[in-house]
Amino acid sequence: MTVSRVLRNRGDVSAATRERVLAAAKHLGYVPNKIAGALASSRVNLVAVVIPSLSNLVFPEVINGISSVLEDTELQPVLGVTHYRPEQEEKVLYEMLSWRPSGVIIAGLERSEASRAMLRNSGIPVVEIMDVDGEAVDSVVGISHKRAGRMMAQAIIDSGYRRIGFLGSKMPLDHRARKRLEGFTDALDAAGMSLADQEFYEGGSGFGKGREMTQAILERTPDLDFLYYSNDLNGAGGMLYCLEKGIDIPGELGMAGFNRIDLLDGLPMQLATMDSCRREIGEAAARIIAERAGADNATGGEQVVLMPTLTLGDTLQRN
Amino acid sequence: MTVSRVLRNRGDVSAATRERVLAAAKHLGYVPNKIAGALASSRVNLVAVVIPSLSNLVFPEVINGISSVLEDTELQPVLGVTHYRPEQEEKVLYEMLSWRPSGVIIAGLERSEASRAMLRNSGIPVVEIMDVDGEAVDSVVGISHKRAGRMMAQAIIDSGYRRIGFLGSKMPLDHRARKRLEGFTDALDAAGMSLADQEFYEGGSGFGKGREMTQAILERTPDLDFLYYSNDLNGAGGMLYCLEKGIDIPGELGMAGFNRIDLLDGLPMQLATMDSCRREIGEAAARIIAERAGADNATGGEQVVLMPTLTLGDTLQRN
DNA sequence: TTGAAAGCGCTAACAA
DNA sequence: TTGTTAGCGCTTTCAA
Repeated sequence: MTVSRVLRNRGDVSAATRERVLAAAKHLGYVPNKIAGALASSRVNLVAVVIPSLSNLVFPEVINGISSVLEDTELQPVLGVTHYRPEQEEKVLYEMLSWRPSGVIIAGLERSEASRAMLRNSGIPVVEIMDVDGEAVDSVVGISHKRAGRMMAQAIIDSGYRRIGFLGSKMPLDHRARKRLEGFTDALDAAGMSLADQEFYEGGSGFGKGREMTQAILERTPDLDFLYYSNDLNGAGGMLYCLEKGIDIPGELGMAGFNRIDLLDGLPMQLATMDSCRREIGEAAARIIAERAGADNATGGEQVVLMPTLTLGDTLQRN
Repeated sequence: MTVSRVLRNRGDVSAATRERVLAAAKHLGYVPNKIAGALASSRVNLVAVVIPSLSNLVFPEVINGISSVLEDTELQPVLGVTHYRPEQEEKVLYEMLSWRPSGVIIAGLERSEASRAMLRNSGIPVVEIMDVDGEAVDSVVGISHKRAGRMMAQAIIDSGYRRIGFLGSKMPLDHRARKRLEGFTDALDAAGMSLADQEFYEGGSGFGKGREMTQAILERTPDLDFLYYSNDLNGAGGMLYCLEKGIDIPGELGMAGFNRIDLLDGLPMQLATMDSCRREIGEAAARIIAERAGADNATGGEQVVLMPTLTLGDTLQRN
């Protein structure tokens, strides 16, 4: 009836009636029931956001990007966390899709066939984010982690380092870290080189973890001249360790991380790193959903490949 | 009809029919429509989570706690971000309540009368988190920031420091930071002391910011013997700055922060700090919602006051 | 154990 | 410009 029209400011309603309705609504403390509205209109202003973890600094930043864009729209993010487990992803996705959201933003490209089928059949915009090395269901926004690994390897080689060690997490399901390492070793291969040593860890990253790993790898292989960390936080810990040991950085030993964590600016030296464009990824993904939710032409299949920028900092510039 | 019974495994259904329905559902790739279900049953498995920011490390940790508890239930968090703006909070709350969620978890106790009214009238469990110094609408889980400020002041005084400077953000709407400062100065007052200097900043915190502020306050008031930071990240930056300047910590100058950021473990010295129990707060809040969502007895009004623990670290132990 | 029927509170289409 | 009506896809109640 008219009330509905007023509250959605749609259609033609006289100013007088409008006022009367608004007054009554306020007076009664009326809050519309979106469930009924959504059922009737089959429009839901929710966007499903599915990510592997909240412990890793990276994902809050992506969400930040998403939510900053969605704030200017009618849309609202709903969060699902998978803990890097494909079965959990399936479950979360099923739950979320049963709300018939306006779109799905989901991290990564690797998932079970069941999850992929759900996404395909959902009939709503799907944006897979963070990674572009693989087959997307619909749209995709991210960086190429393989390329990021290759770029870093090239920069290291170009600086004249030869005995390179890798320090990363052993999570087999973190496909992006795996791809970076692949790209990295590919580039070493191409230059006729290979990794001199590797060190893996479990659990969360941090300065402490970086210190331990660095100590371990340097004791095992003292002649390394470069350490490539899968993660800035660990890299920074390693850097602090080496500085204390009086190791000459970047002359004797160079180092680099990944992710360009802003809060690290202000450490004694700036760690070489590569920006993973997290905020931009979130923003671009949200923008795709927002646009497609407005106009209901079924475009789809957008591809946004962002270019990570390399920061040499103070720890990668030997020659 | 029967299908509905099978899919919710309710009521008595023969095994044979059950099988038949399940098979058909799988075959058709059927995903139930929760909107219709929610409308019919007036039960919604969503929990509204309203926080001021995602940039501050603290909130992802709270969400982590919430989501870890909700994972074992039917419930799912929906996120709303207010950017510390009361009007934005009102808007977000209105949006969320119109989905008739199973509960609301919302940061802080200070809010507009309109927001408070919405929460009161919503008829669902409301848990206000992080802070306990004030009047709650329903349940509350958090720490006393006033008390935290007092405790820290006492520890500093007991260690023999006398010329104390405070370094904090100038956000007038961060009530918790304000309360900590109040508690802090109250305790100084009680000891016949007062702050020797203060330095405020805007924007995000980080090592760089901590360095700048520390330099500024020490140049203005060189005889300070203690720096109290509203935030560990800034404190750590200040510590790095002082270490480089060759200042003797904690002899010549003591320092302390707030929040106990884990990833900082591994810095050259451990900053004195106080745990804000973020994860526990998230968990406890989610547990309250989960319990009340199950049993629909309207208990309510729970109060969970957690005790922050003081870590002296290496920067607060003069005598 | 199963089926039938009446809503849940809105929106959308149409009529007045 | 306003009122009326028929669903949206489930759950719930009641009858078979």
